[in-house]
Amino acid sequence: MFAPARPVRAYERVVEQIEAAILDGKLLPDQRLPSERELVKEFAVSRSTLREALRVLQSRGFIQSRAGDPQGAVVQHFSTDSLRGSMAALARVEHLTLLELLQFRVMVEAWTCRLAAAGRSDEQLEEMDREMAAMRAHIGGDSEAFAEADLAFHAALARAAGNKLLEISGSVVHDVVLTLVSSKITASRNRRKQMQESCERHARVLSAIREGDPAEAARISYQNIVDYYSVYLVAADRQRLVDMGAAFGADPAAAAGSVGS
Amino acid sequence: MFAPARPVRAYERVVEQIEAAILDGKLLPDQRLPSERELVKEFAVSRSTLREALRVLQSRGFIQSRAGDPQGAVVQHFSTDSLRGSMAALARVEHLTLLELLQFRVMVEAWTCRLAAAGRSDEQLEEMDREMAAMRAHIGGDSEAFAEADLAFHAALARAAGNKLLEISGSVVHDVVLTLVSSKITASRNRRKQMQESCERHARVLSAIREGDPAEAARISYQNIVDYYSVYLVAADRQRLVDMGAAFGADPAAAAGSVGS
DNA sequence: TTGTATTTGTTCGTATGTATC
DNA sequence: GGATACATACGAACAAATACA
Repeated sequence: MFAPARPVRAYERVVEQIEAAILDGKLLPDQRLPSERELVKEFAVSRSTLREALRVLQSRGFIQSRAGDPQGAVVQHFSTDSLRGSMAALARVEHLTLLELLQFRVMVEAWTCRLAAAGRSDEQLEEMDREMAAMRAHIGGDSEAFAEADLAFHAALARAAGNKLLEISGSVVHDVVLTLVSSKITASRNRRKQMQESCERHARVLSAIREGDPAEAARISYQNIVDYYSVYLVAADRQRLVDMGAAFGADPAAAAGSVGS
Repeated sequence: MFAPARPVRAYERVVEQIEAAILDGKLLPDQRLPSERELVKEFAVSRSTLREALRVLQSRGFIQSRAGDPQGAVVQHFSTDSLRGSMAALARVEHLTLLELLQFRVMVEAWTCRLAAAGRSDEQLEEMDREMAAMRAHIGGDSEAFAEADLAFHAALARAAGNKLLEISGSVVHDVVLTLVSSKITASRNRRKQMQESCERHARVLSAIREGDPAEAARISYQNIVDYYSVYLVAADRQRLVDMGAAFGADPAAAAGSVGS
């Protein structure tokens, strides 16, 4: 009959109200909040309490405040940063293995390719072509710029798939995998060759998408990940990644062979 | 040559240090932090600044503090709450459609079933049997208890798949879908029949897993989601969900037919 | 370019309710 | 129940940063 009456912290009620306003669209991105001193009056709390609330909102990515800004804090556009942070923490604390991350990435990218192959528009195809060309232009150049172009291509591909959740989760796990692997890379020998191979693979995926062949697009994207990352896996984990290929009709022998090369 | 000299907020350095200590395992779950007043001396900041830092850490799920506790804040076990929060915010702010969520869920659950069918141990099989029995025991009873048993089964299944990332993302998106759909459910007619059907479907998935048939397990889990949720989709979106079935060798006619029933 | 006013960042002191012994 | 140490909350003050005249 009665609800629990545990004390609700003052700062928490402030957070709830502002968060709800943003989530409900009553406060839009780039809009400004009133100054701290005005909010103090409005919420009838002390400045310290209000500031604790603003800090929490800031850490969740809802607002951003700068020292000395005569206007108040800025309502932020939605960002996946906090999602990335949570996921990165998950990877560290729960000790996610590289295999687990790669399995997830194979799953997401294969489905992204499938959906893109089935439903891409001509404009989206052109956009992917442009990003592909941009990647080619960076072959042999700065590896950071190449990685950026690679990311842009993946983003275009994800948009063509028409699923924002897929797009975001793909980019998040992409990041986490890279940070995990980058610590293991001693020296990237044959950078130029690697870039060329990467472009070639992306081109094959794009070709399958252009021809509207979901199964083939998924298979190639899977194969790309296996070829690129399986060297970082121990034998048992590598086998489990190769086993995923059955779902794509991949040739197990070819997968195993490419690892040895 | 020179690094940017933008001011780093005091509270941020406190957050970084404590967060790093937890992430590195120097501070373990259930351990206590020193009291605020001691931390004030250690970090050489004021009480307010320190409290802002603690609030941020609390909102990220790293610590939990209680008023009057003679000991300090408690380091929390890793929780997916902040991940859930970020994802729920994503669903609201980015206006994720039910189709997008269901596509994601189909993908995750199908792969979970695949991996479980390929790699489950006998103990894991027994555990899933137990959860299955628990679900059956709740047929016709409290629908909340049934939903809990359902969740427990999915968790056991995810553990059998051996991928924590799959397990967590599956449960998160499961939650988000339910909150999105629950607002549309006016009255759950035929609750008993729904529960029985749900059990039957779960049993078929479990059977395929027991027999080590990944493709069949994935196909059934896909079909279950289509049958259960497609009534909430508009025709165009429903078709796109049905189109996913091609990846599982599902019969398009059967999928379309079950919607009309 | 240089002040000046305003705002946020930070500190300190104090009062109050709470959990543990 | 009382004593003690704690987190919570408030308010005033100063320092640093920003925007604008």
